[in-house]
Amino acid sequence: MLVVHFHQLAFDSLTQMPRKSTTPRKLPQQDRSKITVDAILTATARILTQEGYDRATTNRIAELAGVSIGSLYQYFPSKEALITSLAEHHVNTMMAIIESKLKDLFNAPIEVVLHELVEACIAAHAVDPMLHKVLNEQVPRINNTNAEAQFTALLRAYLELHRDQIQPQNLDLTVFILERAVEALTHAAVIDRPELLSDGQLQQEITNLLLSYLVEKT
Amino acid sequence: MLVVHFHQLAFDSLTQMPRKSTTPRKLPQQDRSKITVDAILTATARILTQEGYDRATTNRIAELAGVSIGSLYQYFPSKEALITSLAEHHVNTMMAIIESKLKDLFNAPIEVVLHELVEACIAAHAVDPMLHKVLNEQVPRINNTNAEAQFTALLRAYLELHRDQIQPQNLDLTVFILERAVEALTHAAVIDRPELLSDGQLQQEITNLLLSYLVEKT
DNA sequence: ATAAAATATGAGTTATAGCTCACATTTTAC
DNA sequence: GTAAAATGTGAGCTATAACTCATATTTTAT
Repeated sequence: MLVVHFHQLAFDSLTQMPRKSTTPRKLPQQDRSKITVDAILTATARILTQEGYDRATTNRIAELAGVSIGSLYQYFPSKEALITSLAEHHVNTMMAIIESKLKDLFNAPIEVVLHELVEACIAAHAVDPMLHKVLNEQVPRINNTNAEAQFTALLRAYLELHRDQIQPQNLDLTVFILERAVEALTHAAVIDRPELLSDGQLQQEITNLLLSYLVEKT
Repeated sequence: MLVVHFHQLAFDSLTQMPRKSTTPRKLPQQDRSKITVDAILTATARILTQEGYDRATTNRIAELAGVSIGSLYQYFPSKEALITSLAEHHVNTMMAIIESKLKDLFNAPIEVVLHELVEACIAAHAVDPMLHKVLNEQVPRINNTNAEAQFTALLRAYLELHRDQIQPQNLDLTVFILERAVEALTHAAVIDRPELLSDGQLQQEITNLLLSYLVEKT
């Protein structure tokens, strides 16, 4: 079951004008309203993945959720707020998977950490590939989540701890490359070449890529 | 000056229904109409980059192009066709840069090819980073261009020729990883961390990443 | 029991963007 | 010169999707 997640005011990257509020009009208090909010988010995800972004009108979403359009706007001040809320929930779900898989590996050797990182990233992308695809294609990039920034910091700390065992010394660049490469390759595979993920081949290959870059080979 | 580029009928990935035609209503024949078409495409790019996707209405585009809305629809059957045309032109421009930089390196050593590949990719992304960003965020992924498929084949042929000098043996996977990694890292840098590209550091680092993966180190 | 608060409803308002079309102007062909 | 073809025009049509609001129902608190 989805859990609601509300976020803060943001600024449009082009106009620098504040976006219209994405905070909810009303916080659901009783159980029935929580069910309503959940039904709306679930319906949104379902329509996005099965009918496409163009069909995801607020009226259609309310219809599939089995609630009135008025109810939708009681909890989401705008369509953008609704989509953003769903997107954040999805990102948080993915990040939770990754963090739970890596949280106890701070003292593990590099080979293990990279192996787990790649595995975790692939697992995270398997949560709802179609939703992931649609959100990535249609939703203006979400400001780096807290969870993501936290993870970046954690990875950096790990690299600092193992600095003497890794080849590249500009950790800023290294973190950038590791994170982006594993994300992009996993993402591309999930979207365009899912067959590459069925056996473990691509996973192994991505791991090799990162490992050979990171560790010094005599 | 932009050069018009028309493309074929495609199918929507979700609904499997044929998309509305994206071929032009009329092919421009006289010089003045070619100027019109060019003005429309230029205005589109300008509005997308400077005012944002939401402001890129067909009426606004026609206004900035200095032509009537009727003229716009004389050459582009739909807004989608216009945007797609612009996107294709942009992709082709980028691919042309990459191909021209790599075309004579078929017999060059791997280190050189990778170095040039990364350099070319960064150069291609420098053509119009803001347009590139907007198109990537807002335009449903364009079907792999001919140019892109051709390039993939070329890269694969090169790897086959140098098979004995590279570590990974599944060339299908290797091509996938090389192409996607260099594209994704360059793209991410251009969009989110342009400062990383000012000196050659990131370029060198990406090259190292690919090189250490590809070539066997004693 | 009942008042107040929370939640639900959906017909209707509003805005706007894509697009048409009847007509005007310019160019080309002969 | 003139007919036909190419090109240009822009007021306005149409569709639709986001969102409102007056009203109804349900739940909670006392």
